[in-house]
Amino acid sequence: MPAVAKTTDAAVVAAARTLVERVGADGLSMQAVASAVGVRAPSLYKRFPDRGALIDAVAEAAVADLHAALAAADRAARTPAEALAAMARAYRAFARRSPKGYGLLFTDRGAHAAPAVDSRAAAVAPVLARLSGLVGEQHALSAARLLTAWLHGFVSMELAGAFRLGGDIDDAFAFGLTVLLDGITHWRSA
Amino acid sequence: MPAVAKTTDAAVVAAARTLVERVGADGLSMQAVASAVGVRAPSLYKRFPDRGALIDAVAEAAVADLHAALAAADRAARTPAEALAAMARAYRAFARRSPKGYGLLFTDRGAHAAPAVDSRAAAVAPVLARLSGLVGEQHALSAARLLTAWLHGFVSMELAGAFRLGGDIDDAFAFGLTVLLDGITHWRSA
DNA sequence: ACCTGAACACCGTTCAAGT
DNA sequence: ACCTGAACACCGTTCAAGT
Repeated sequence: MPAVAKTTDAAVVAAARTLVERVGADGLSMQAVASAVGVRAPSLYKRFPDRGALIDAVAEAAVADLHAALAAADRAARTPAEALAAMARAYRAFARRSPKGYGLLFTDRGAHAAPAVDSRAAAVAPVLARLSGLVGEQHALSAARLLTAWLHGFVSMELAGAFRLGGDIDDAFAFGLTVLLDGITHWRSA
Repeated sequence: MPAVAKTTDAAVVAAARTLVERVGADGLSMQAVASAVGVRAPSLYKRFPDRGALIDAVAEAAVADLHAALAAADRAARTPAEALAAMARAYRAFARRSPKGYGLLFTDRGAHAAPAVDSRAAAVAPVLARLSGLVGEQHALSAARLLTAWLHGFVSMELAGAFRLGGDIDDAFAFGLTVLLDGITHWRSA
């Protein structure tokens, strides 16, 4: 009757995150996760219905970290423009720190993508809020889509090694950020 | 000695592309590809060293199609600004037409990503060329990175279902394109 | 030259049995 | 309650043998 628990949900997710960063989500095996927490693979199915659900949990943990990083950058800034620039840099820093975990956020994983959708919106909520203060509620959504699309595109291309034609990538990031924030701020009517 | 070939490399890649669009690259099985071309799985290894190489070939075919779509849009336009807008729309249209194939282009697939890198640069070369005419060679690379990052980010977020807060997505695309092209065109010094 | 069945290794998942 | 070994299904890959 006792059957003491050898691990916890949180420990399993933490081990899975570490492994995902090392071998990628595709390469994640239930055996490897199990042995990392001192258990056999079948035991994991008492905690997660299947491998996809475990990867979902990894994605949720990653998006929560991203949210925390953005919120911290937001709090440390004074003006809306400073806050947006700081959040953009924090966003890129997060993606570079957790490239595989970041890659999970915007990958369509079929049925298993559903849970991350709301968290994703919550994670970038501070960006939307600052843009509302800058360009008004009406334009904030379009502006947020412009800024987050560029951010996501930039960092995922950077992570995929798609910037091959030379030039400094930090400069390209700063250039893009300046043009975008200027464009968003000064954009007038249709 | 005869052993007549039952299929061709091109037919295998075409079957693999169709299957990838249906089940995703992760779900692509060698058996399914083989049976689609009327052959048994082991025969595929005479044509491609392994499953990853076959997926590479799918990615190469997709990037070639993207290049063709961009080049066609470029040819049909008169001014640089028109050409850039037309290429942006063609880019998005391609991604919507071949979402899984598009997804292969900027996914880091480890050792197997290498071959697609040069093709990827070639595919967006028309964009770089038009930007050179618009803002000069010095700024063309930064401008291209800004534009392609936004394009990639926008379409991959759209495909991942990341635009959930309402509003028209076509409008958001048009808005982003306008702000970016204006920003790039009118951007002055540092 | 290209094709095949058989075999192997590996992995996700289930389940009956342990404590 | 949670853990386990054993078993099953499925798939990538190899290989010896066919034509």
